[in-house]
Amino acid sequence: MQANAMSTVEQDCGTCPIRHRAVCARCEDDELQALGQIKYYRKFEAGQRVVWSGDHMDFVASVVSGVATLTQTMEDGRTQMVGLLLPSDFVGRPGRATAAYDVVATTDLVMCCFRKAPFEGLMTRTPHIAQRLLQMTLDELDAAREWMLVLGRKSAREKIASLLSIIARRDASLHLGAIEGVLEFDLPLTREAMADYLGLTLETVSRQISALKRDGVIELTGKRHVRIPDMDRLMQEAGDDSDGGMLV
Amino acid sequence: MQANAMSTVEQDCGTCPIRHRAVCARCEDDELQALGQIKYYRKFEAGQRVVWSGDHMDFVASVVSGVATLTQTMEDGRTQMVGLLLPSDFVGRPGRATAAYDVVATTDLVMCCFRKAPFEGLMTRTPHIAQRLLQMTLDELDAAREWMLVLGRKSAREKIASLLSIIARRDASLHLGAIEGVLEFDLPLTREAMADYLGLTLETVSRQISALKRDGVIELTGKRHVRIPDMDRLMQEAGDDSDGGMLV
DNA sequence: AACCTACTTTGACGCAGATCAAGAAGAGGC
DNA sequence: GCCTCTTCTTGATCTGCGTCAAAGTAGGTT
Repeated sequence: MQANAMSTVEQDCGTCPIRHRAVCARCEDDELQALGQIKYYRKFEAGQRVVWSGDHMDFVASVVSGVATLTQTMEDGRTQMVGLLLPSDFVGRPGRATAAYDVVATTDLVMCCFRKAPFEGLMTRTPHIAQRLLQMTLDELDAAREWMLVLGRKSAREKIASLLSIIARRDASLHLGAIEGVLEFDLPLTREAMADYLGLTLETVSRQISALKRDGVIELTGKRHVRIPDMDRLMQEAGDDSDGGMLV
Repeated sequence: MQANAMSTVEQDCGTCPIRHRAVCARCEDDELQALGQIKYYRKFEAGQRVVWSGDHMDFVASVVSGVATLTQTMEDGRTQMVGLLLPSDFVGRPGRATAAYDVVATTDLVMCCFRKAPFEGLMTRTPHIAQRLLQMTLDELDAAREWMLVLGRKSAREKIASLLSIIARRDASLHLGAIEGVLEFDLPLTREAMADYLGLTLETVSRQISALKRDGVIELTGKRHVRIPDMDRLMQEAGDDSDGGMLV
């Protein structure tokens, strides 16, 4: 059940799509080579579990492609997603033996894994890795705190709008196309996964998406493809007004 | 209004109460001396604002004593606390010019500040500082994620119990007294601040505290002094069962 | 084409927590 | 002592979202 559909792929750092954004972003050639000796790729199918909370972790990893979720579960089954792992995001924690969260692939997923012990050794010797990891961790902390505001103070409609605007923005930064006007993307999450991210039920998620559609804030094609005719409008719905135009 | 009651105090690292837990914890004597040249102390009174979100930050700092809060505010006034800063916690972010959050002292507060530019320089030259900061940031990220579960999925009663058990635990780790049985402490927060932390209204906070008192989970002396007769019971109310005894 | 399974939408209803409102309890200050 | 200001408690009522239930839709399999 765990990793039966796992397979191995080969890839070179030179052509790696996350070369300049991942934990290795600042590495020189020789540092990259050292990393190369302890790295291996793993591939997961959509829906597969990558890590079980509490499991012993003997690796850390970067997401190369695909989307994974980081979730926490209470004994009675309530779950809360605490992170969305996108390409270049880092998984695992140096200096800790067991996983604190479940990691699940929500799309097909490729990860670039490093054996933990040698990675930790490399980290103390290679400031470029530790520096980059610190920067990424600080960014994640900011993201987590922004999400605390969403969870604690926003209405269901604002929560949905917040999630959509986050996905839209990161999608725009990848495709870097047409940032002026219309945005378009596929939702990488089911309604249930969105509910787990937003601290809602899947029924409420569905209702609010229908409402945003009815009000013309978003357009849906099928159940997963979303078009944002007016990004400012969406941001307004999210409560992140960012006051439209800055000047003029 | 901002820093008019600020004053300066002197202190030596050798007798510093947070010497072994703050960002300088791993520093050698010479590194400590380098830090000493860019450090200065600042003192704030309860209720004073330390930093305004959006302000230019020319320092980073450690909390030496007292409690401060990190809060985020929406344009319409809704606020969410995103962090509780206790002694040894770090404030500010290397590599960023402006503050992302409001910082407010909730008790009298002493901070050990470092001028930002030289601190950043020191960080690249002194792995011990960067390593410790990474570790502390990872811990904070874990705490933020645990809080996301509280905000997203717990009931009002569970939220209050969660907050009380966190405060009780950190208080026990300071006074390191009588961890076996009864715990006792003063709440460093008003009902309103608790509400901001928990994503509730102050009325709900008050009601739930009354309910926990009525049910014998906590005992109150005055409005702020709390006694926990049975920590396991409190943890159960928080939903963090942690199944009582591990063994035996 | 018929059927299955996973995912999604929609409706009816109830409740936890928000909102509105009024006091009560301290803590200073004079 | 009395007054004021802040903080806290408690009550009455309202409402957004959860819960329970049922039906619709798309993809995959036989």
